[in-house]
Amino acid sequence: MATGRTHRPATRSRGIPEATVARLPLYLRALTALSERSVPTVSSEELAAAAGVNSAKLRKDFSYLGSYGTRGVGYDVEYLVYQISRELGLTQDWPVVIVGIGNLGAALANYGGFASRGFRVAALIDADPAMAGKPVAGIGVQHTDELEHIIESNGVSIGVIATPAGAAQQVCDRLVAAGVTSILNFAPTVLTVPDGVDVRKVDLSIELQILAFHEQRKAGEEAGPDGGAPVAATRAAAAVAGEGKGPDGDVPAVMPA
Amino acid sequence: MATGRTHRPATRSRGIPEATVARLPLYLRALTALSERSVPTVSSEELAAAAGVNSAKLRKDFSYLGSYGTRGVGYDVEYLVYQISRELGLTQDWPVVIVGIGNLGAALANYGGFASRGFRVAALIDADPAMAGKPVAGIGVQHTDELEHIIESNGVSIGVIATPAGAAQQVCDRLVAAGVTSILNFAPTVLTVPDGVDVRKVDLSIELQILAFHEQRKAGEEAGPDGGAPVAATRAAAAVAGEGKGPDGDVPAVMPA
DNA sequence: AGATGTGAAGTGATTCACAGCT
DNA sequence: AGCTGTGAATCACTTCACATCT
Repeated sequence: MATGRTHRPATRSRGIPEATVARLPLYLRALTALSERSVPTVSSEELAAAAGVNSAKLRKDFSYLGSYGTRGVGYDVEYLVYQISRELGLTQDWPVVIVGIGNLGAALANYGGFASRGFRVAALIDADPAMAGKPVAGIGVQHTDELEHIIESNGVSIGVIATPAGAAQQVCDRLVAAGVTSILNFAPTVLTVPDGVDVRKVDLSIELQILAFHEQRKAGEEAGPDGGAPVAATRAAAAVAGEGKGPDGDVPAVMPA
Repeated sequence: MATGRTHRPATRSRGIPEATVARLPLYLRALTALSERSVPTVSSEELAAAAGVNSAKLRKDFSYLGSYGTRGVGYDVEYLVYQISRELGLTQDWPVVIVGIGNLGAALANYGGFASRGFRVAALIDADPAMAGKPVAGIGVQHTDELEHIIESNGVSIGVIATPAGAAQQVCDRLVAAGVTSILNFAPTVLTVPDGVDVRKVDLSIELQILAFHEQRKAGEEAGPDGGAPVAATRAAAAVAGEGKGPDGDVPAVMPA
């Protein structure tokens, strides 16, 4: 789930399980909410409920970070916020570039959660010359030609790809060549990257398909053990699953004014 | 990662592992691409490469669906597309509603991958009366007042929440009350739902934070085993992790009593 | 020969349950 | 008395390796 080709051998002594890392942001968010309400301490039980996990898991997760709690009392909210932030690397701020300023790219640029969590949108990049100079989320869009220059002069190591699928690998290659080592990919394609580069993928249609699977199963259960196979046209299925006929793939390239 | 409160005991005989279900859409996409190029058959090795997994895993995954391959030959592309589509429930089309037509909601509405994969956007819903009637992606936005009516008259069972965090739980409750049993949540909040309702979450800032963690570790390894602890201001950390003071800041209060 | 399908072994994550600290 | 921190047990997923079939 995590990356395309990572093979982190977990040789490092500081081996925090991947599953734990994936939950730290969840805890951080819950803790931040408590912090804003000036709650001084919290028990594993309470925090777990707020984060949507069970308390044993939470305690085990925290045990990988160290012993930051107080027995009989709980965890100091502020201290824990700091420790998790540090662990996640959020005490520095990360410049990110977003490539592909269509609907989705614009949504990402406007997403408030970035700025407030240690990330800074260093640049918005799009291949369409007509987009160049247009302000999106208060930042002028730059042309793809500038990509390498932007990456290097800003020391960007994290890139977000929100281009159509057909352009994604090419953009990815350029990002990596320019020095980016972590990529968040919204395009519905498998990206190939060299060792040492992390890729995480977010795919809207995959999430929906997983929901559909469970939804179908619910319906099937009502009707009895045999899910009442919808026989239907074998041929239809290929069409159902088919990509749009668009020039290249899914993600819409343009954005309305 | 899957759901908020699912507890599917996998009692059903047809127990396909969750991890396998999560990969089926990946295989389906790769197969669809092959199908469009009129490739008749594919080996586990080839398909695995196209989907970005290893071949043993793929074969094991397929073994849960049945024996759809031919030894010595491989898998029939069209047939497999059909089988996976059916397994995922994509041979019927699912009406979905999208609630919250901001940047992200609009991006989702325009996302071509829905229509082509068994999903149909039945309605776009927003709380802002000024949005009502405006066409987004060719569909007129409807006001939240219509929510229950829309759900019921269209038989919608899948809802997408793209509202600000503060509104998400309330929207979720209404969706569920009206009959929605699967929710894809883009708001950065933990949703509480009754048993039998599935929730999947997509959270942009969480994905970035996970990348930041790995990115930091890469940087740390160059510099030596001890990541050079940045002592710094303990106070600063709370700010770093804190929500922006924006109009409707992300994280709402903790659990209601 | 060449590929699938699958028991068995291995690895990783979750849950249990309780010892140990405050 | 209460809550953390953690070994041990359990469960889930992955990988191996090879018997089996075309």
